[in-house]
Amino acid sequence: MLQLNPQQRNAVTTTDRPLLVLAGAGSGKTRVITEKIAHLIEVREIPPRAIVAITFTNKAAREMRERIRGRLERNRARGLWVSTFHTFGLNFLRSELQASGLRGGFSVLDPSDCRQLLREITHRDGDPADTETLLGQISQWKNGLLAPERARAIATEPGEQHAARVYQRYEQALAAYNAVDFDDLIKRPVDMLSCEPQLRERWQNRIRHLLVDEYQDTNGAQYRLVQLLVGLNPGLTVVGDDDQSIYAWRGARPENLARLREDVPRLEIIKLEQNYRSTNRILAVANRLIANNPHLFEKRLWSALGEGEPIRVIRCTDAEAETARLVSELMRMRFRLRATWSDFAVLYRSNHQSRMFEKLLREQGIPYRLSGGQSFFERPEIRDLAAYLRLLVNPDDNPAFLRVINVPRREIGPSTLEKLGRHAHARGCSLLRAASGIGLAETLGARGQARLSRFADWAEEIRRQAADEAPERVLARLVEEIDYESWLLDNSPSPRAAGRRMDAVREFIDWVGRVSRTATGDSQALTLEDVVSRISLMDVLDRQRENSDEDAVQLLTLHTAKGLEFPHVFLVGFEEELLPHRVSLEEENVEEERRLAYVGLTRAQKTLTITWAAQRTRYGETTECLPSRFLDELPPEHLEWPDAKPPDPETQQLTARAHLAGLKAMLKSGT
DNA sequence: AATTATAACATTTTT
DNA sequence: TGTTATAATT
Repeated sequence: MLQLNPQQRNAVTTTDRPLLVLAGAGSGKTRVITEKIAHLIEVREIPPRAIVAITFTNKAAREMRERIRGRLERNRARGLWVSTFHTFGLNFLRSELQASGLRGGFSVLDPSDCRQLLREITHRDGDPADTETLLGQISQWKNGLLAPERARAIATEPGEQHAARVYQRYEQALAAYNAVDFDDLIKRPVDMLSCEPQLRERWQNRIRHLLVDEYQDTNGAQYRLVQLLVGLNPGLTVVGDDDQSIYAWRGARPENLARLREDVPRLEIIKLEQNYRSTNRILAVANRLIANNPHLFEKRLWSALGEGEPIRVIRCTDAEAETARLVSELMRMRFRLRATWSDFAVLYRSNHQSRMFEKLLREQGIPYRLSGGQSFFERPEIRDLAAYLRLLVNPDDNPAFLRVINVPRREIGPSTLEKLGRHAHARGCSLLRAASGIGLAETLGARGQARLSRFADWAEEIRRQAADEAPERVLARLVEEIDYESWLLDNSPSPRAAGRRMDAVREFIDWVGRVSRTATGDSQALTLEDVVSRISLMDVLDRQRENSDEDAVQLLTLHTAKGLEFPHVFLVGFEEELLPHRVSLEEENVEEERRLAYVGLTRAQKTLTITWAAQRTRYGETTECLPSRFLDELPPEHLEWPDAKPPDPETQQLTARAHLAGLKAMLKSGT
């Protein structure tokens, strides 16, 4: 509390009215939230179970939990809710099961399950509509809290009409499977709270303080959820920064910050403008860039950390030269500044840009860590086993059934499954239940019937045993019984690959054990049901941290870099059509790209290096590239061209031409 | 049923 | 240029 600046302290101690904290990059917003929670518990003596803190990522939630735990005396935080929006929604649904209309053990389908489901729905139609577009459209409707019937009523174009019909069938399928998707974890609680005053009252009484981080990333449904949970309660704290809104394309609505001003009476607004992260030169550059965007709120970051080094801008002839230059700079700077590898981060716009860097870093023996890529829970072997667990908890989960029915081979072919599907549909039950039922023999033939019922009986047996066993044991035995190791050996390109996949399986078993033993909050050991729901939400727990100790250069996309900071940052590929990305240019979304650049610049603590390539091979074709228009928006007095390449007239002319071309494209597509 | 040929495609991605 | 999904073939 002593080390807080006046604005921060003000934010912490304002507890009698709703509060909006506009927290610039690096202004210590996480500290404000954790200090405020500590203040609420210690000084105001609010019981922890009446405080809910919401973040967007599991990682952020984990960090916050740890910081609070370190800040408070032992057990003072017991009962405190710190979770993501989605985990909160999940817990809400599970504790209000009756009102939710779901049955116990309901499944949470991840996006790839949903995609699969949509494919099935549309394929039978013969309508070759783009699954990805449908997925996006449905998600948009859900985030706008529109039920399928309403969507159908509103839809005008034939394409929309079709999408709305698909939406309706998709919802029917989810209901039949006793399943929800990610968006439902927000939408359903909102629907419930809006419709049932008693329920609403109960929750509003229960939650006395709600704190929301990264508020600019909330979508319509999340905004509504916050409102319904808070009601007229003064205990609301939201923290955000409209300049760091980079998820608008996913439905985030940064204007939710401004909207609060109109919707919440007596709202107090506090700005955090002192930056504790970067040098003033870095901030000057970032401030100037973002000044080109319209603003919901004006703010100006400053820092007490001194002037710092000029920002270096390096022109490279092509992508290879850029890679080589980066690696040589890394080695030079590490030596000269006595830095460690982990002091460096390489930031880029899109994932594929990491390739070349990876290759060269590997060759040079420089350790690196790559963000993104395939996550643990997306690996096929983990998804297989997770599907088994889901089916144990929820026998109506047809997607899970279909995933595991022939893993390992059970000789149940597509035609048998087709018949089973029809039978299940006629009886109005799930595939697994239909498989165990009688009366299939006529339509199916005796062999198919026997195989199906053997599987169903086996599943039922495992399910019975799972009731009084630790989740870890259940999974371990399952892996044994289906002889998953042999299956992996048969279905992997090499024994080595099979070994790696089996390692992942063992790690998964360990993970299940760790998760179920970790008593979160005031609960005891977790049940299989708890564990299964955590898998879908990719609640990775302490997996991540093990890696972060190692000394490695970080390769990150600009999106994943948000919220992080590094002493030395390289921002690569600073080019037209790459940083203001081509698609964004076509969609006239330059502002979000500028915010993306802003996020990149403000990750740097001490030094910042921007590189761009004059030539790049794209999809096998070599094209000329121009420096990003954002480069022209940076104050030249803080920039340095180490290769004695100040903005030569030729380049500037080219840039100007590019802008003209962009303008023309905008005019063409817009009006 | 499994393997191979072909064509289409190609941002960002917290949950 | 690489990947990925579908089609075509064995």
